Amino acid sequence: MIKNSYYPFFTNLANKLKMDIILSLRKKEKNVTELTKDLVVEQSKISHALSSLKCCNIVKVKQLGKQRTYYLNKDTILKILKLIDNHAHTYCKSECCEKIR
Amino acid sequence: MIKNSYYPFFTNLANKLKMDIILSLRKKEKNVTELTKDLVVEQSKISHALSSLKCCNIVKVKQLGKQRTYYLNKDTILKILKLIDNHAHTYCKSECCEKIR
DNA sequence: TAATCATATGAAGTATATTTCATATGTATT
DNA sequence: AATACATATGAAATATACTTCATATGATTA
Repeated sequence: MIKNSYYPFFTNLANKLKMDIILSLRKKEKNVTELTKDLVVEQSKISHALSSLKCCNIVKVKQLGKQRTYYLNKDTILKILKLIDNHAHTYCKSECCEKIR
Repeated sequence: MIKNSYYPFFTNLANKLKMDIILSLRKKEKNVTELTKDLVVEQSKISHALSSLKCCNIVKVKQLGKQRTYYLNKDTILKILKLIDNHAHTYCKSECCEKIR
């Protein structure tokens, strides 16, 4: 069902920066400036990343004056991360996963 | 906490062929030849894809003579796919997700 | 044990996604 | 209304992942 909806969703998660953003927003919602400082990453990178995360409704925004505060759509993501944590804990002992192709 | 284990895992899922393999194995375990016929894809592509899926323990293998039968490690994957299905059903109405970057 | 079948693998070529940089847009402040 | 601040966006450059093709390996059969 909706097979192709998997692809863009996972493409979003298969990215170090986007995952860092997700993990950062998991603690607390943040605006773009705060994210750039928190992750020490250039602003446009953050904006580009947020843009695709927002596409898939992984994050949402609210505008407050000139700032835009991004926050996690926790519904889906937190459950997925927990599943992966369990998986990794059980199955990913080796360094094999480092060199995916 | 194992942050980087997310990355290779999702990289595996962010791929049409690998997802097709997963969905095919969801129905029934198969050897490489069966997968190539089922998905109409060249053998080495299937083997490469299986290799990285196996890395992350998304699939497992058992050898039977000269055949190798691959099967899903259903533990994690099926739950994740179900979460994504729910997510997609609720949040992915638009064609926005098609043009990720 | 030579031949065949099933699968794996390396490396170059190609496709796709990310980064970078310059600039645009939109909101607030003076 | 001009300036400054916050964020977004386009496009070229770069990095990364995938595909292809030729060949290797390992198991079975004649």
